[in-house]
Amino acid sequence: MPLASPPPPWPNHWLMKSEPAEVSIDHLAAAPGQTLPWTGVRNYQARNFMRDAMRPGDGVLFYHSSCAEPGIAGLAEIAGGLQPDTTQFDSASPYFDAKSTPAQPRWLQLDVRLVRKTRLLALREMRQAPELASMQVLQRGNRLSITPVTPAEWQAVLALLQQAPLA
DNA sequence: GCCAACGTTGGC
DNA sequence: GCCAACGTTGGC
Repeated sequence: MPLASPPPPWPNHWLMKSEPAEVSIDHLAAAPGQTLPWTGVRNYQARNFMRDAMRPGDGVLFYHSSCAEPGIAGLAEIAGGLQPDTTQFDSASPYFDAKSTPAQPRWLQLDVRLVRKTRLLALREMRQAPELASMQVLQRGNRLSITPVTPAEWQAVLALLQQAPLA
């Protein structure tokens, strides 16, 4: 594994996708301390964000994917807890990775804490907002489960969340 | 369920 | 190192 690069200017903002059938914003709200370990990331680029760039206190847009109403469902924050993803060693887990060992772990997890549940900012609505057009999650072909969010995009999402949903 | 787009794997 | 085949993601 290459050495970690120095941390970027703080704070950062991120969008993290989760399938609500697996982990929804309500699951996060109901968790002890409203905090859950973010496990199951199996993409190197997303892992590297966790390893090199995400820091406690970073803002998170909690996004529901692969569901009837995809979109941003709440705000969260990174709560530390960076460590090897425990599910990679669990042969009963769908996230088991036979090529991973505790001595040489491939995958990482960190803790995500709820800040607040929001109205659903639907993907459809995000696509209609010109100020969000630059968001990585909206780019064609994007599949990354963790993407960086610029301060301007973050502010624009907060502003949209305060408005009534589009009809 | 469909399928476009992407990342990973593995033969060569 | 190339690249075709394959598996996965995720909106629709």
